[in-house]
Amino acid sequence: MTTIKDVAQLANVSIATVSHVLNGTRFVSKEVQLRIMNAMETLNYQPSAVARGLRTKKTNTMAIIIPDITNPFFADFTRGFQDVVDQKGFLVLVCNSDRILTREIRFLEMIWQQRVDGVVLNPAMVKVEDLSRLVKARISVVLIGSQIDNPDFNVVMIDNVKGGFDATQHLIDLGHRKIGLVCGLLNTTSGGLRYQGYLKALEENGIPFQDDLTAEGPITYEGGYQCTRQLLSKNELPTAVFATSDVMALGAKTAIEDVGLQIPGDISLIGFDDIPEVSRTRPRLSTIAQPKYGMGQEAAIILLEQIENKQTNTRKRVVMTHKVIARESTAALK
Amino acid sequence: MTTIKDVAQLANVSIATVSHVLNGTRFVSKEVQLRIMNAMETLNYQPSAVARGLRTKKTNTMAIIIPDITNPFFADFTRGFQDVVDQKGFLVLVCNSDRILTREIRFLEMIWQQRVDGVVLNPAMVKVEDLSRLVKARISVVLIGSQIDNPDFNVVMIDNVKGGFDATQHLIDLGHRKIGLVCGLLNTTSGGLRYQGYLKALEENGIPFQDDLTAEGPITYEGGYQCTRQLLSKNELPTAVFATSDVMALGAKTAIEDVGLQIPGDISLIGFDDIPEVSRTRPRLSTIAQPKYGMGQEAAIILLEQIENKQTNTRKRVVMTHKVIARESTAALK
DNA sequence: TCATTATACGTAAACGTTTACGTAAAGGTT
DNA sequence: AACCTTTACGTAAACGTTTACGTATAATGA
Repeated sequence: MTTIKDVAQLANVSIATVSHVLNGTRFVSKEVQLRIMNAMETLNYQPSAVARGLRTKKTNTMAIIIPDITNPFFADFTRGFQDVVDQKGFLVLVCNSDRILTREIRFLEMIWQQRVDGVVLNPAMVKVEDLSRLVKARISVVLIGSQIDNPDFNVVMIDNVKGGFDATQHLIDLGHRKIGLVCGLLNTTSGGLRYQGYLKALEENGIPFQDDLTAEGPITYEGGYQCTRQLLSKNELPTAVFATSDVMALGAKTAIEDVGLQIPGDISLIGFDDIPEVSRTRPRLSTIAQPKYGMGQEAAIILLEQIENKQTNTRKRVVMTHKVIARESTAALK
Repeated sequence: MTTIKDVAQLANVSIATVSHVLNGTRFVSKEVQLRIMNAMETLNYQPSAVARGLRTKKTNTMAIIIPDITNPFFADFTRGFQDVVDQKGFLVLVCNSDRILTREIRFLEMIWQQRVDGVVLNPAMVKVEDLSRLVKARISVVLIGSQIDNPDFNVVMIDNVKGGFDATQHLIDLGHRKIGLVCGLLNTTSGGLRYQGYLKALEENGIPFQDDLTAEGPITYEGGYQCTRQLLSKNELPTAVFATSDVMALGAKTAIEDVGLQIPGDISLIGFDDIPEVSRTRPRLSTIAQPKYGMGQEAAIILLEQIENKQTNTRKRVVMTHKVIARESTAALK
């Protein structure tokens, strides 16, 4: 691989001069500039970002650690993030944790070693202690959609409790009182917060909580399907179901239809996230919309600002607004 | 940030010794090992991958350049790729080109500068010349789903012509003869190859080609919708539609339904890719299944092997098998 | 004409690792 | 006792940049 030294030699100048035309960091005569450009061309030269990174302590690289890029929510989020950091010339490492603690920690260490300039993390299992080592190392971190609402970290999130509340209230407004809940694992995900909102809505409306109306499972299509089948196997059926994520809601939809029930005729269904797919199903699913792409953008903006100002001490907390989107899958109780 | 020097100093040894315990590359007495481990612990030390990369000329990093991570096909592919390189300790940079030439080239240069160990690329606009510079720089490249079937590059792909042929033949077998085509831009995508398959099937079955039965557009939901509306605005309607990608097929589905026609009653519809969503729609869409995840794995395997053996000279070409999946959206012509 | 200042570029150290060599001390061999 | 091996670690160069200084030449002013 050809280096700056080769270029300097061929152009008959010092490597300093080459470096300076490379970065436009001091005046170089047109003549010499041309010689250098030509040399770079004929030698097929590309500067080494790793050598540069060693010297400048900037890698122009970000990392994003999410459960699964295959989940449309995180794909959208990631895209939003990338689109804005890309404009500033950053590349991004994406890591799939599958919500497994050892993986989260392993990736955290690997990207630390990579000396990335910033990290966005959707923390599932990882605890604050594991993260504080990172910020001590002066790496900027922003947490997303997190239940770790800690003032020591930048956070971009929505009000998940309010979101769960709104979804439930929407069903209640339609007359439902027997409302099933299909939920991600309570302790690890934002599902737990949405569950709190669910409880709050029930309470405020004087509806007693029924344990057998809730089911907990992995946040996947399959998970949603299994949880819903479980709900529907009880002797007392819900008239509406709130799934705390759209991928689970899609599973719920199939489960409901598989047992021969109609949506929304027999059972209303509302999800969470507003991934593209749920607006294309028949019936189209009601849901709580999160500004996925926008949240990615916000995370990027926070990191870029911290990096440019080298201020790793201040903390930002942006909570974005969700929206209940009533489509065809929720209807008034007959 | 603490360095190997700090650790060496605190442990009262040379940096060489620290390096050796770090990498397990020569014997160090238990006693000294312990001192060093403790020092690393108390100093919160993590080795710098960038310094290491400069010295060893290996970054333990791969890059993948795809049109859009938001497209489920590429998300799945990426996941397959990441899952296998992850086992070997590689991180991966993902870049969204949006099939824009300048972006493809820009990313190619950026990752080159990053000295990634390997690249997988879904080339949309980029030409062979742009790539040969990369391989000259001894970076391993594998192309995926490419119409650049060039012996100078590693390729993992399916037989897109055959795929297009099979999809069309499936419709013909059902009695259709007026078959519409909804296609990505012909010159830039694998859609072009599938289009060839379409033509071949028509020809072999003695069906004349009709120009006004084909429409070309961006490979998105919207693109599929617009193309299909265009087809349906002609005075002679097709009895079946082949969309060369599932995301376009989803748009086609909505378009057909929007003009009040039934699938498959009035029009049969078949897509390409078998993304998860099309098996959940009503009716479920017929499609040509690609082993997305598996293709990602294959790409990774090729790169890893080339990297381990430092042989950037040999080329591999693996063509994976597709499968026609007949679901509810295709039916016999009445 | 000589000192001063501008102009345009060069020298060399530093960034944090790895690794080819080198070496001091201890143990073995004759 | 002298020499050779082995053991366990240290020295220093190199990787490819950036950047604080240094410097030769030309231009300017008196």
